[in-house]
Amino acid sequence: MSGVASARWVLHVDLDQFLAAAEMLRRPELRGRPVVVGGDGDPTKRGVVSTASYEARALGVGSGTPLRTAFKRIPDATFLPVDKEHYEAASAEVMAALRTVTDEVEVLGWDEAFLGIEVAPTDDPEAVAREVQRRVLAATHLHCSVGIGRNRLQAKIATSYGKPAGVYRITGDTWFAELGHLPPDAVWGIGAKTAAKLTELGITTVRQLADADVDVLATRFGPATGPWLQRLGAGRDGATIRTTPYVRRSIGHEVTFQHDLEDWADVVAQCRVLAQQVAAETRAGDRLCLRAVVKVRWKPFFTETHGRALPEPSDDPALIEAAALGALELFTDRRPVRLLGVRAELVRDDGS
DNA sequence: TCTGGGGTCCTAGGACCC
DNA sequence: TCTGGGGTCCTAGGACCC
Repeated sequence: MSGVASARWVLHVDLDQFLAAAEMLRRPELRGRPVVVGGDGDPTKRGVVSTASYEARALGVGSGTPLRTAFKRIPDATFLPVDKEHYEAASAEVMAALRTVTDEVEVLGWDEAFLGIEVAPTDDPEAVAREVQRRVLAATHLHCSVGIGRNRLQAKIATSYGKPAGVYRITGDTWFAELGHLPPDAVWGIGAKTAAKLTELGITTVRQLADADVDVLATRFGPATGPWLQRLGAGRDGATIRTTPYVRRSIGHEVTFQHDLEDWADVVAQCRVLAQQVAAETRAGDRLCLRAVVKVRWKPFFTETHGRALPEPSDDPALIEAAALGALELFTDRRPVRLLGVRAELVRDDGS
């Protein structure tokens, strides 16, 4: 507003060991102990770790570790079920605290958010970051780490350097010094599969990705994804912070059975249950379903999906269930079923 | 004793139309 | 008899993230 230009920064806020920390809030005796949150809390069942406390991570258990493996590694850890409502409530308090700093908040799940801030020339973004940490801690007794960047990508990656409870800054000036020598999957948005394909092209570092020929990338990865990968390598993320309220594109439920379903009649019955659940939430959310998509994971971990459009956009449970059962009929295999899922694709604002 | 559940976005290929 | 392109819509699935 004044004649002196302020600088624009992006902060990425990430709660430290969020699910475990949220459990410690109501069970202080767990502090300092290995705590593993995942599944229904029974580490002898199928499932994976959602969040492990730092003490558990030091013993070789992290997000995505099978619960049974975690139990083998740390038999005396405290295993807790995922308590969605509890974390949603804690998350809402965190996000409210962030909104006392700025209205420009983009929420990414329970425990992360981007903040867009303008910083006066006399101040620095680290001061704002520490103020964010102070307000979150005061409001919720939870610690967070804050990454600072000129865009979301830089800020997001900076956070990992600041953990736990720290502040770290990455800009275009330091991007290559920090990341240039690392493999491409060190960058947010690039996973193992893409990294393997990049290796086939002779690209094994972030620096090489930034220097890569965009046309070569477009040929290999597609007209949108190719150029996007190059921008990621260069630390440029054009996406601005999205402050518009989140609108779901789909509502789904899936279940991994403790014992694979051998009888197809059981699969049909489970499909009905999931479809009714999804339909109820579609109606409760005052949305209309366009298509029902059914996912089957067969015995040994091979996944297939089929979908069926509804005769017309609808929230009628009977129509949604019929579409799901119709989609289920498109599966011709009859192997044991490990997982079954039903997802409703919803009509968007623009009608598509 | 392998490998959850909730999502989003993009691409490829076939159908169909002009 | 042989043979176009371009555009759009729909579906399946890949890839990634929290």
